[in-house]
Amino acid sequence: MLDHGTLEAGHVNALETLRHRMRHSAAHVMADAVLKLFPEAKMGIGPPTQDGFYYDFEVSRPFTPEDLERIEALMRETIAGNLPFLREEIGRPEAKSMFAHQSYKLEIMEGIAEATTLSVYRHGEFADLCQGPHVGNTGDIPAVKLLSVAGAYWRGDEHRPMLQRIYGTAFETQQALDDHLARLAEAERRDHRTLGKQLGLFSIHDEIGPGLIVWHPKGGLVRSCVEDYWRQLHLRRGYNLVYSPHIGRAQLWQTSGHLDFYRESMYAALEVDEQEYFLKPMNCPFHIMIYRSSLRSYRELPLRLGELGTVYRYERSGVLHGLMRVRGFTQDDAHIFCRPDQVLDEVGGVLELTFELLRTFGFSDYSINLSTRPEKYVGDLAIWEHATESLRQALVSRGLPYEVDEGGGAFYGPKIDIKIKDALGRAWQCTTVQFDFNLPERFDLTYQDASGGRSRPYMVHRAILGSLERFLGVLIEHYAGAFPLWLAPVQAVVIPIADRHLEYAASVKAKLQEKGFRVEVDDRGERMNQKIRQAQMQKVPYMLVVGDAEIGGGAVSVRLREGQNLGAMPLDALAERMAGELKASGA
RNA sequence: GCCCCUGUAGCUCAAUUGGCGGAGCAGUCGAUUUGUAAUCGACAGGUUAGGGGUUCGAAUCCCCUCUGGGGCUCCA
Repeated sequence: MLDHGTLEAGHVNALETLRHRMRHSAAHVMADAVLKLFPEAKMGIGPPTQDGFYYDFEVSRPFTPEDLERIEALMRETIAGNLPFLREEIGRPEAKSMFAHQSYKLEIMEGIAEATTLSVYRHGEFADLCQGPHVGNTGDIPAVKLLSVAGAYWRGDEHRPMLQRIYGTAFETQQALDDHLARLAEAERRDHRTLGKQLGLFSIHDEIGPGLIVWHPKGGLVRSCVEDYWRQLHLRRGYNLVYSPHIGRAQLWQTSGHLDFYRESMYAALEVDEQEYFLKPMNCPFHIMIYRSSLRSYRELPLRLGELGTVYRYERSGVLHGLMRVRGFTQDDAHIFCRPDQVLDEVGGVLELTFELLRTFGFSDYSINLSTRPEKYVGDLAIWEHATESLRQALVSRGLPYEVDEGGGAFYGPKIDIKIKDALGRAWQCTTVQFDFNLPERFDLTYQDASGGRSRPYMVHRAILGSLERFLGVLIEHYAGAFPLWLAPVQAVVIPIADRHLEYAASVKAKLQEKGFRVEVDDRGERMNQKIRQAQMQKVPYMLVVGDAEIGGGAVSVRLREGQNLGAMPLDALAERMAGELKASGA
């Protein structure tokens, strides 16, 4: 098992290395083509990426789709020419004169230590400052395609010039490229924004404002199923469910530090009775007030306060994206207040809760990040150490693989982030478990310890789904809109064949509804085929055809959205089957 | 916020490049009563995102604002 895994990893790495080189080389070939067509272009950087490559250029006008075609055509010529990639080490003075007109390259050189030998890679007439490595010849880029153009700041800094970035991808075979393009098309087909419209789940309106979601009855149903499950799971895991308001006084946000450090993400103050109030960007201060509402004993810790809390954050207009990035969203938030000796168990409990929940939704692919203390931080070193070790141990003791992001923690504490991958392998950050050494200090949180003294509790901030909006966006794409039975807004559609079957159809609906199922009757004056098509497109799990044959035996003819026709079965048998399916889902 | 692209009926898209804004689906009405992915017909549906400008004439060209999209930066 282990050997097999290692072997596989080896293959994967070899392929990744090959693609990495090939794409890096493709970026050079592209830059070559761009310089031929736009001799004045200044080159930025052109690295390979996860799925392809890009190269940034400063040009007098942005690239058009037609430019991309011309560039791609020139690239094909270069590739057909099968020119060798040649590495050459050069001295600094030479390099400086070689790239005298390439100011960005000169800037890159300045960033490279004097002791480092500079190298350039050439193919044909083209040369680029580059460490390599590359493929042997331009012909070793079997399949390449340019995809898009976008603006990108030089060095990612919004105060520096904006360059024009061309994205492309390259693969070892045309087939692999086609497969990749097919994956992109599949991703588009599953886009939650498209499915949200088609399935009537949610919408966003000019009249309401960007980044603000309204959930329609069907989307609302899915969401409430998720919420109901979330609540019962949290109650089962010893959480207390609380509610808090959407606004709070300026003083609260002053104490929490949000007004000093988070203001650019907060909306302008509201004036109420000559007092300033702010719309909440986070739930923590409210939960803290609940903690502070009484003197806490070490005996009542850990105290876990959970809330589906809706927060509002100002997000720059360019970053909004469907349900994934919005301005008003509901966090499945909780704050755990505990003693030092409870930290490890609490973190472990959060992880177990997380994986139980992710399993229920069918996510088995995820990546975990442990982020440690940054340069600037608050709190004692010893406490940071303890907290970070607890996070690490909780992961290790469960055999969970993780990557360490050294110094990637927040200034107020270390954290674990979990990104879940959807059916197409795209990663979305949802879960976050963060220690907070700042707020307990600011709000002077204490508990009476066993020795009669006052101690400061640890505070852990955690969200499992992250935000309901984002999570539902991920879910929609994960299931491609075909929700499992327990989440399906309409679990069954009864399809009467002719008007004379309407009465029986209504009784089928009533009986199933009686048992708690969500059922509709398609009573339009349409043909059965049309009704089936409609239910099929709405991704309804069960289609129940009723006609003369069924009425006699108190039966329904069952068709699944996967296409199988199960034939006639007694209504009770169907109800049993559906109930069994619900039970098996674990929700 | 920045760069580029975009906005036409509820939805998906046309409109010969400046010359009377159409179609399919959805909707309403009528006919049909059908056995596992689209029955037929009629009707209705629009200040072409909003505002300004050029022109005899603007969906089309120009300017401003707003939305949406692909990125950059940032993030649940």
